Amino acid sequence: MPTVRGVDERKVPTIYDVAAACGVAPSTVSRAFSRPGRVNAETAARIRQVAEEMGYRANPLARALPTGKTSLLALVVSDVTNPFYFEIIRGAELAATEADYTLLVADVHESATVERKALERALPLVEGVVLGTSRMSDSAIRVMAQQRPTVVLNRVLTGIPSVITDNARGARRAVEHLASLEHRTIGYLAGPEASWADGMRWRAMREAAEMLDLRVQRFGPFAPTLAGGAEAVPLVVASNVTAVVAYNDLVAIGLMRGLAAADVRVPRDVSVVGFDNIFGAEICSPALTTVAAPLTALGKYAVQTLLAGMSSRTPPQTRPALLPAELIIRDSTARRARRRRS
Amino acid sequence: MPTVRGVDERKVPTIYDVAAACGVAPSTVSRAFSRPGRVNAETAARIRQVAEEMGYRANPLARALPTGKTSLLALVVSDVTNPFYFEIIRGAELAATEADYTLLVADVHESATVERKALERALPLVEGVVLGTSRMSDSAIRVMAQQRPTVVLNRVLTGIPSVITDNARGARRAVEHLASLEHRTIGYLAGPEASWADGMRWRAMREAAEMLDLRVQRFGPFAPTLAGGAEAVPLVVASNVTAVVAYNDLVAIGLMRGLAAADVRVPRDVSVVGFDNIFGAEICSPALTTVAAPLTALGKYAVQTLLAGMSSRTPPQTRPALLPAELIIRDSTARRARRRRS
DNA sequence: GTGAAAGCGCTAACAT
DNA sequence: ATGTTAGCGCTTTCAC
Repeated sequence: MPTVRGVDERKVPTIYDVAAACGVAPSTVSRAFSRPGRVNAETAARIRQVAEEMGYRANPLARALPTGKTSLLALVVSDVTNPFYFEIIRGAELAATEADYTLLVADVHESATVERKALERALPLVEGVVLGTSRMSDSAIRVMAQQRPTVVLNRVLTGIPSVITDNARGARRAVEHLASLEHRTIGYLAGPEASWADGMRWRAMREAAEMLDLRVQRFGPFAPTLAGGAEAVPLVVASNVTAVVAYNDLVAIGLMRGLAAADVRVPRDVSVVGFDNIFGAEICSPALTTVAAPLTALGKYAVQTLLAGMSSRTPPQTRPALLPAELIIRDSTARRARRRRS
Repeated sequence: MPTVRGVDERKVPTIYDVAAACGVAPSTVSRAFSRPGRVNAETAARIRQVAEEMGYRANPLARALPTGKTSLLALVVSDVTNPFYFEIIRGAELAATEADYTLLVADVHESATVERKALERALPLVEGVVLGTSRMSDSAIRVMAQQRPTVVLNRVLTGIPSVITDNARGARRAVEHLASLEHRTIGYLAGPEASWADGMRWRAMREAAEMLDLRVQRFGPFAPTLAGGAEAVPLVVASNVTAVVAYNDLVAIGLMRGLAAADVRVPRDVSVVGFDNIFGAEICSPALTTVAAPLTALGKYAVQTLLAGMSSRTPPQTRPALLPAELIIRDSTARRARRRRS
């Protein structure tokens, strides 16, 4: 009788099959792969050869059970749909693959609850995790960090390795740029209260403004989305700022679109600068001046840091790694002009 | 002596610990969770209670080893960095989570080799895979489909379940729209040769054009990127088309930017329509008219189809699922005007 | 309804 | 250098 199932379920060869075919013990086969030094060179070669012919592949599950080595890393992002993460994921993936790890990307939809659930699900599977813009509390992060090696992105947490963008410097550059264009009073569109980066950006801006003798005004908080930026329109219009720095590019773009709809011209009437340089900052109109985050590098470096911490016996370096931001000047900023209205 | 390791490695309780604490056999604990019906209601309740108190969580690895149930699904995408996938990933993630599965996203950088490697790595771990815009050959896909339940996205493969966008209908709509704006000769910017969708779109366009008595001209192939669209600029300018349909939004946006640089106005001089309606189609300038793919639904439905095929004993439905596309009219298309040059 | 025991495929002592 | 044995934590017959 032919097999009942539609598809032939060819049995995957195990280490026992290879051992039998070679006339050696299973443990020898295992050694031939994991500890080639400790086995006769010829037997090892023969084993590999036979294994190859049989199409043997070690079952990663079976290997992971006794050793704990799953070769899996988790990257949790607050929202996969946010262009901010695209390059970060790519970078993380690159670094993981390079080290023979597979990356598990978990999307938590901006929810601390979902984040906790996803983590609970993924944690036993992975050897380490990088938290991208986590919405969890510091203490919750610390708790999970003692279950698995952890590195956090875009946030500083004493005792936990982290990699962040040097947004303070970026914010200063943005303010200097605006000052050089003769803007005297600039607005800041704040992001979510819980955002660590938001605090950094605002503080740096205020300090820079003070040094340059500018006035700054804070609006918000707004959701870190296009809609959030749109919401800011009436406030900006009603104020007397001639330039605004937004929490991120999405907010900046949302603002620009809303401004256009309200017949306020960018950069003629008001200059706009964003943060991050996501995909979209270049194609929007006018092209957005922005403080570019080293997205790919961020992802890559985060998993490299994680991997390093995992392999070393000593507690990992916990001083945050600061990656440089760069101000990219495009078309949304220009020399200050007379305001259209009082 | 305190523990040597910096972090307390609190041992995770196993089924044995719970069993001991309850005074029952390990198998009973197992049953209490997996087959609650077959165990005394009271004991079951007590076991769950104790397990809860001890913070017991079944080790997914250990569970997967004898059963093969890893609760992992793979989604392989040709390029995570492509906005086309954002919503697809989100949809797939949603459907997976809903069914208590975790999604493994693999990025293959537009390379068949990397794709094969990634698959080889992930396959033994997952219970099923959805292939998003695979770059592998049909036969390679068939081979892997007999190792694990598979569904393909944006491609039709007899014998393999697939879910695709009804781009033929979308392409027709686009042509009709252009015809209604009095365009008589329209161009098509082709995507990669290996793209199944490209063939569909081009064919449907040609047929629609014939019915409406329009002339169509094919340019390319181009890379499915902004750069690819930019490349097309001289060809389009040199031709006598008054409207162009691009393989996808990225190409369309690239084209529009190039056109702007060449001082050709969209839509005054030439109308442009894209495919997919990715993030960016709305924020670019002018906002892009495009054949919107049901991105989130695509991802969601693919996973649901996969899951359905996995659980049913009967061979899965292999007639491709056709999800509707919708023409979204924005600012990049307008009534035909006199060409600027002969 | 519950317990005992075998086994998933691999690794890691421990022997030889 | 190689074979033997005992698990890793869970599921699943098979008895009772």
